[in-house]
Amino acid sequence: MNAETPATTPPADERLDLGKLADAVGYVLRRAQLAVFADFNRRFAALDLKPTQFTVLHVIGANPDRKQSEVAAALGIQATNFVAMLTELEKRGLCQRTRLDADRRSYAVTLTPQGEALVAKGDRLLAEQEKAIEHILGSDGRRKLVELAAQLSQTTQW
Amino acid sequence: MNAETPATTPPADERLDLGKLADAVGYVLRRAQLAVFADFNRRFAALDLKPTQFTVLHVIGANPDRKQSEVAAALGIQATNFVAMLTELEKRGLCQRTRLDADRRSYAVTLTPQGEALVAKGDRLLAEQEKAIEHILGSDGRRKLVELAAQLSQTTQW
DNA sequence: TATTGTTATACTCTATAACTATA
DNA sequence: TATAGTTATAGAGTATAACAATA
Repeated sequence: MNAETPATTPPADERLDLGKLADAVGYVLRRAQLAVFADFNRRFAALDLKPTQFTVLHVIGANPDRKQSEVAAALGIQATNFVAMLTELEKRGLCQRTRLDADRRSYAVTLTPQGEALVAKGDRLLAEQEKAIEHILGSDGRRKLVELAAQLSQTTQW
Repeated sequence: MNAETPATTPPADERLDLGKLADAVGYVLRRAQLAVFADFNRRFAALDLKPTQFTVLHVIGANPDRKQSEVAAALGIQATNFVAMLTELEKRGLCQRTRLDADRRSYAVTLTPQGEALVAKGDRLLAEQEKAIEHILGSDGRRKLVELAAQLSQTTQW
């Protein structure tokens, strides 16, 4: 009798109204980021790399022999929390710390050959994710999203 | 002699290269979300509301007398983690649980008058943040960002 | 004295298992 | 048997304080 309420749908189960949140940048950004990270984790599960771990290795690869503190700062990771993180990646044979002669308090960080290989694989998986996102948003949409998000994240003056 | 290296900048301190991360949706989305949340926390500090707490109250206000589990599900919050959260907001006199006669396992959740007042204040602060974002991205840019992020977050098929 | 890397630690967020009362 | 809400708990992620080695 009522075609709009199929038997599979319990009564009084209409979607909730998100109100102004539906148009709030912070809210939609958070939900989108969670969705993208969930997809990332599925894709990178075989490499056993979480988003942050991949970004660390990727940046070390793109900036060999930079100081530990510089890598951490570039990614917005606190120096204190970066220690255990780097140590684990080093234990897995993916990167290496080397004392600097110029300043013997500091370490230069580089990728090992295994690290290079894993980053190369990760880069391919990342490219596949970007392709998947292009499929959803269109090529222009994806580019525009990156542009707008980067613009926001680089803003220091609100 | 070298105008490109001012005295305030230590030598060998060039910005690190983010490589492909600079064009990766997941990475820029995460950085943008953190920036927006940091700004949110500054704006909402006087109300003592964190982003999630505000979204909960806002959705309850927009959907009075819905079940606790429905509110949690709408926001992607696990039922088990939602308990303490709601209890705290209830202790602060901002919302209220009421047993449902129809199903006495469930609670209907509503805002108290204080809760309504606080959400009203929060809504104004939120509008101010959106204005600030418009100032950064432009009106079209902000709208486009919301559209693209929402589209991504609503995608279930990757 | 200041800085790099470190340890210890606490606090928040999120996830899982198991319970209770109702259905 | 299944579901709504709950408790207990464990694991991440993130933050601060204090230290050793070096500058």
